[in-house]
Amino acid sequence: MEARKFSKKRAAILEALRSTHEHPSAEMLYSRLKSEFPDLSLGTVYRNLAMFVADGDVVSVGTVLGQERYDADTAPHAHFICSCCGRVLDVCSPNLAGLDRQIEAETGGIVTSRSLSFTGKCVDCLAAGRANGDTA
Amino acid sequence: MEARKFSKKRAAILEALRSTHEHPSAEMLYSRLKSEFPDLSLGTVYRNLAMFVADGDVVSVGTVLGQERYDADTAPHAHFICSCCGRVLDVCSPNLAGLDRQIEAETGGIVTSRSLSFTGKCVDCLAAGRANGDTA
DNA sequence: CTCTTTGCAAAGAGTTTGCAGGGTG
DNA sequence: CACCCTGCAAACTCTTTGCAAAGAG
Repeated sequence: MEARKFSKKRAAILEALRSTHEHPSAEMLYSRLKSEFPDLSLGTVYRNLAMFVADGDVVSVGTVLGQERYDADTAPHAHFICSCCGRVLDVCSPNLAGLDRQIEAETGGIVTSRSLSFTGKCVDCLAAGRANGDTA
Repeated sequence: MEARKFSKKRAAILEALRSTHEHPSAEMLYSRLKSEFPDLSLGTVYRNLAMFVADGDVVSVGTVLGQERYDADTAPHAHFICSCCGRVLDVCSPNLAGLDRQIEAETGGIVTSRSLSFTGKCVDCLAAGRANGDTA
């Protein structure tokens, strides 16, 4: 197992994750915290994110535009993902946990998490007339 | 735009995708087709998959254990993903397309696709007592 | 003959890991 | 003072891309 010790940087990473609704990637967290912790390393961000996920304190939203995105809000909710700019928004959704049993009966496995997401173009990308993939 | 010409390999890749329920990755398709087309290149598989997705003939199921997985079944359905072995199974789901309008109203964007997936341990990994990440 | 597709190999991008040094309890 | 955590940089994996040759219409 793993005995976990306190770490200032780990606390800061978790706090940064909890105080945003952006569903940041490792890189996003890194650049956000770099000013406060000039000696922060990207590897540390990755390592701590993995711990958070293992501990169930943070959840992965999936890979968006090549980068894995994380969410400290572990309450069930759905996401809207913009395929142009990669923005991830929370949206409300029907309760899906009720389907777990049905899926387990169907597959013979066990369900530990579920994820519902809608992909499309966000309001800003629509207004800017951006095509998929353009971020500029 | 893109004028598309016929290609034996492209047809074979699409056919391989259509005749399986494994939701293969590029690598999986490559190794499956390698015996029939010894000079097949992995780059070609990636290039054709991108075309299929652009043309709407194939859909991405998302990134599972680091590899993007594809599905030629574009009818709406949900997936069960085993976090141990990466297996992806089709499961039935409630109709979600009806939620598109609601999400669009909520976000101001437009929804072009939706995806529902359940993650857990499949029946084989349960029986083998595998932990998450073990594939052996 | 023109334009698309391909193999090959190199380049990219995101993520992981080994190690020596610093932090925590 | 034992063990965890971190910075740094190298290593890895998956995916993309450039180019010259082969294939399709």
